[in-house]
Amino acid sequence: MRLAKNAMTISKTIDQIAQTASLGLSEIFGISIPGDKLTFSPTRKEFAGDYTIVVFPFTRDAKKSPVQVGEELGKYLLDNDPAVEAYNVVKGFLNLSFNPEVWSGFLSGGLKDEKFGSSGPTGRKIMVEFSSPNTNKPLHLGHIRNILLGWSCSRILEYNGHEVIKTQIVNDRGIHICKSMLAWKKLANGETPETAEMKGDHFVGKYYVAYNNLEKEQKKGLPEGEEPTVLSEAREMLRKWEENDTDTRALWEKLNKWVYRGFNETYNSLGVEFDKMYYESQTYIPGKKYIEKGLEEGVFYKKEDGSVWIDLEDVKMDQKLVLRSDGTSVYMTQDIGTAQIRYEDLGVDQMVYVVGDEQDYHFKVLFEILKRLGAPYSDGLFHLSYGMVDLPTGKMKSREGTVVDADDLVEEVVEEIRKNAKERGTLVDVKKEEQEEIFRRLGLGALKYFILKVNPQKRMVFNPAESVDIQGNTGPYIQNAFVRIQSVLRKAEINAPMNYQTAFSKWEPLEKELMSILAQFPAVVKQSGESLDPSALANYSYEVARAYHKFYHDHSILNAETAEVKEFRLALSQMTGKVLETGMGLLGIQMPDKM
RNA sequence: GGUCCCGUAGCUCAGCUGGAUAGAGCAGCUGACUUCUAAUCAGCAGGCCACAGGUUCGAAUCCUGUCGGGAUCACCA
Repeated sequence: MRLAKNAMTISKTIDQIAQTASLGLSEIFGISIPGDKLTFSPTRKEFAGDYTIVVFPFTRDAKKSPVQVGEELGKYLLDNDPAVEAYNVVKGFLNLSFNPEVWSGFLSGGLKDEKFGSSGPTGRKIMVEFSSPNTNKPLHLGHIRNILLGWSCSRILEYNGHEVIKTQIVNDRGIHICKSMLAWKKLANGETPETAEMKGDHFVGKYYVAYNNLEKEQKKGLPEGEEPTVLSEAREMLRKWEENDTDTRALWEKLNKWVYRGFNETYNSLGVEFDKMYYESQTYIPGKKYIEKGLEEGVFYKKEDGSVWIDLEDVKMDQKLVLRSDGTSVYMTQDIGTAQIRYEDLGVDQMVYVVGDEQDYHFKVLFEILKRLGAPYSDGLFHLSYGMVDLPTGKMKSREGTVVDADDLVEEVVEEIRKNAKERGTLVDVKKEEQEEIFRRLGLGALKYFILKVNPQKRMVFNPAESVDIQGNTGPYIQNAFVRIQSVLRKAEINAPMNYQTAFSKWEPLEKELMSILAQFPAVVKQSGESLDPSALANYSYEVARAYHKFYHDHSILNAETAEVKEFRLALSQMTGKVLETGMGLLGIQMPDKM
């Protein structure tokens, strides 16, 4: 059910006032400024008003002082726009107070709107690629940031009305997996993940480590620059693989299958899934086809040794190799091919690649190449680049064993929460199963929020101790606001969306502040979709929770002064719960009803 | 060396399409539970927004330069 006719969202109210203001500016001062060029910002707490227009920009053309301009425009709005109830001018700031009906309308309309803050279908189809691991070792903390960003962006784009296809490109071929295969063949004696009682990806990772130990061992006795025999064997295996050798292929499939089973467990525990998988083993060859095509069109050129290049120096990039002299693919070849295949498969308008910022240059080049190849989707290519995750002790280094394993991490955060709840003695009257689900939601909530609240672009420090904090700016703090709301609603025996109609308007400052923050939700959803930035939504959710906790602390809901106030507070609480659950849901974080 | 990203409280981060006195959390100190869940709230303390110029009514935010940190510039992925 959509909004009732008379109910408007706050952003529509603002648009309307902007139109009126634009008219006023032209009538009073004869200046023409389109409504969407006016800046409206929520009025700062220390001043009276709901939204503020900055009038400095018009003072020159209006040939009047900022205060005069503010006064005259304010008067005009008061007279001509029913949404404006009062105004005041401080220096060059025109603070507008909305008609209380605007706010009541927001509350009743928002409660009725099943998908508050969402946008209708845009008809755009967007692919989001994330995770994209190698198949030789388990996922780690770095992948978690990637996965959470990809998942969250997908949800946000969907909520903004786009059709989203979540995908990844699995690096399932190459020397790395051959190394695991070789070590398994030499050392395993037929051991499997089942007999070893290990997750498949960890199991294969174990043999990758074993291979590296073997290689290190052999290197010791060798002169500088000479290749250890295991490395030659691994290369030989890769050659056989490329020749489609039956045994090699069978072994490869067996190990990869184990790995995928392991990955899927990790994805499940994180609560993510994909719509479509791509594998490099299937896309690395077709890539060459597009190189041929580009060569014919003169986008690429061939050197004497047969290697194929592109010259991007005119756009301040380098000469880039796109096909080796022996005719085999490089990374770039594959990515060109994969993009084309995906376009043909999915018909997407836009492709978002969630990949670490060490590949910024690679994607700059890739996008330029696709543009020159005339790809119809080339305007919709976006590299969602994110910074590395460091530990308080510095970088994660596999050689030093400081890499944080994804599965261990998830288990640890849940365990921390479990321990904490035991100490507190909460949830004692809740069934074991339900308890576990709550711990899982809280643990993952803490972890996910900790990572997603940081702007993707920035490198971040992952402090394991802080990631399971439950106080302050954390996931559980936000979840706690939701839990409090559910508890109140349960006691009030409200278990369906309220039909809030009362034209009550004597709001306490904290109530007004909360409402004002809630009203910003649609704009925040839109903005974080446009900038592909879940951190904006994360920080906003915290603002909502904080405002609610304050309100909850100072004002009694069930024992409110009058029935009217009580109903308003219940409606306000329900609306808050809705925004919190939706917003956190877009981050991939689930809310518990109790904690 | 070229190019790109980052630099805000002791620590971790917001704020960056220019707007009012730069905000949170953690850590430290102080106070509030016969409760609608204290996993909460209130208070104290903590800042030359790396530095220097510029643009303008106005700069943490935009531009230039310097310094510091990181990434990248493979016939690796």
